[in-house]
Amino acid sequence: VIISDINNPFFTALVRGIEDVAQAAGFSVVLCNSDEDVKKEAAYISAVVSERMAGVIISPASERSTDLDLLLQTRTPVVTIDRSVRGVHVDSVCVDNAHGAEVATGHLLSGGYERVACITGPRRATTASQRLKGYQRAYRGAGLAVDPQLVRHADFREKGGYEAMASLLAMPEPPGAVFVSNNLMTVGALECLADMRITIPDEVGIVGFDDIPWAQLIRPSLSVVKQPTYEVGQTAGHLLTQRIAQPDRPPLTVTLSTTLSIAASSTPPALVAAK
Amino acid sequence: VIISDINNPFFTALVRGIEDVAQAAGFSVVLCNSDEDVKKEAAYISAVVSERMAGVIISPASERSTDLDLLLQTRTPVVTIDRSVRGVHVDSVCVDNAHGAEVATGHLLSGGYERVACITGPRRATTASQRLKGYQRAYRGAGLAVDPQLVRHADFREKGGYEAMASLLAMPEPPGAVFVSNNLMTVGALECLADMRITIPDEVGIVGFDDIPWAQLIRPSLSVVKQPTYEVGQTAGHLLTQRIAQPDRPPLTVTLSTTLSIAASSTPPALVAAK
DNA sequence: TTGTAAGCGTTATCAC
DNA sequence: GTGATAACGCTTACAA
Repeated sequence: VIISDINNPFFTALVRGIEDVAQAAGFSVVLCNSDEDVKKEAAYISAVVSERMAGVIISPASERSTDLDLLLQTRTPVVTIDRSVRGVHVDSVCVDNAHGAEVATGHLLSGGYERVACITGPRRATTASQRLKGYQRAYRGAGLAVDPQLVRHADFREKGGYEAMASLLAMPEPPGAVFVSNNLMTVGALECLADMRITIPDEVGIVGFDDIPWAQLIRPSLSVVKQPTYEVGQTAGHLLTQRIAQPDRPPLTVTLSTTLSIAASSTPPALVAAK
Repeated sequence: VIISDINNPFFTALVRGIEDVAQAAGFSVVLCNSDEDVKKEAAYISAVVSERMAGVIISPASERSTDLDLLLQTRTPVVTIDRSVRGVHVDSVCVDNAHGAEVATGHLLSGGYERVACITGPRRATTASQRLKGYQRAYRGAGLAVDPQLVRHADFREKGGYEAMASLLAMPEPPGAVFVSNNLMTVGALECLADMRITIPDEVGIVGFDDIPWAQLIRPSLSVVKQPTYEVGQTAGHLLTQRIAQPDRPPLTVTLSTTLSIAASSTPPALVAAK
């Protein structure tokens, strides 16, 4: 398994799903961390080939620069997870990123928030662009125009979320709410808001994408787009074991559903009372 | 690298330290998750040997049942990390577990808390017994007798911490404070206290061992024994690359220092005022 | 027509 | 300073 960030609990939870399926099928699971770096990723891909691994599940660091050719040439079974790679047709497990982002953004817009911003990931990651697309779709659905100044591309890490939030707050007209497209950046954004003494959800509303471990301990409670993380891992494990058994079966793309979990961070008492 | 719990951010942070050193030395790092299970661990150890890995860094699932003989026989370089194995003399990196636990417990006792309990890990893990030893030492240092009923052995996981806390609270004379010997169990204990509507630090004080990611977002802020996690990983990486270069150098044991970080969860306003 | 997917070329960045 | 390559935007092709 080649994942793009070992410090992200989303990816380690995925691994648990993969492990449980793979070990039941008699395989051992080894994990490599590409750290969102295509060079490290390429080194691990060639290691997978030279070590003659039975198959690989990968969350590609880049939709364009991740090179799976070596795996395809050696007929090494591959499943992409969480993200996909342009132009290659292999087994793939994703979630409905655009839809989840659209629902989350629509929830903020219909809750009365104005100037809803978006902090998304690097352009090279399909999840970042799909979630941005959903954000834009929600604006259009509400009959509003997207202000490109309200969109930030950060690096899917805590620090990136913090800095993007700080840059949004420094605007002449800061946003009234923000949709953050991954869990670590949501943590960073929350830390920035806390440092700036901005109250959630009154002054700024926030919805994240993907759950945060021990979110129950965070106050105010956090609204998030929940992913079926463990099931995504299980599904990838099943697809890979099937592919190993039947190398010539046509590739499948499985898309699992997200759900919006509404909590305190996106339901402003002031705005509710004003209605 | 064979770690005992991939869902514990402590171990994934360790891995980052290992990776940075190993990759600078030209090695690739692959990770296996033993899941605190000696059978899975044994399978990964034999995989390390049959794949002819250059060396292995392992956090042993058990001080007695973890079997490193296969590695020693094949002269595979080994470094144990976080924990050690009885009777085997290999390179090892640990922290001053007993001392950290003693300082944490002493802090609770001297803060005026009575009946300070301890939630520690499974007996098979050296970290669990060393931290329990430090807890007991703090009691003796304060001239008090340890009540064995206040000690719980759980499984180093969130759920185990929750259940241990619940069982402590169900006692006729529940504890006034608790020292929890790992981060995930601390999260579980905090969740239990929140569910029971018990206020921290007034009704119950709490100190954890090892940091929790995004602890800043948790209210009240959490007192913890901080470990130099990344440095532990780096040190293990250095020991392993040195061992690979000089296979006959005598084994080293490196012990790094912990520090107590005092926050709101262990400083009761009521007790302070009463002084 | 609109949205999605692929191909190409320019810019920017990093390593040597 | 120079070469390699990743990032990104634009354009085109195809499909709903």
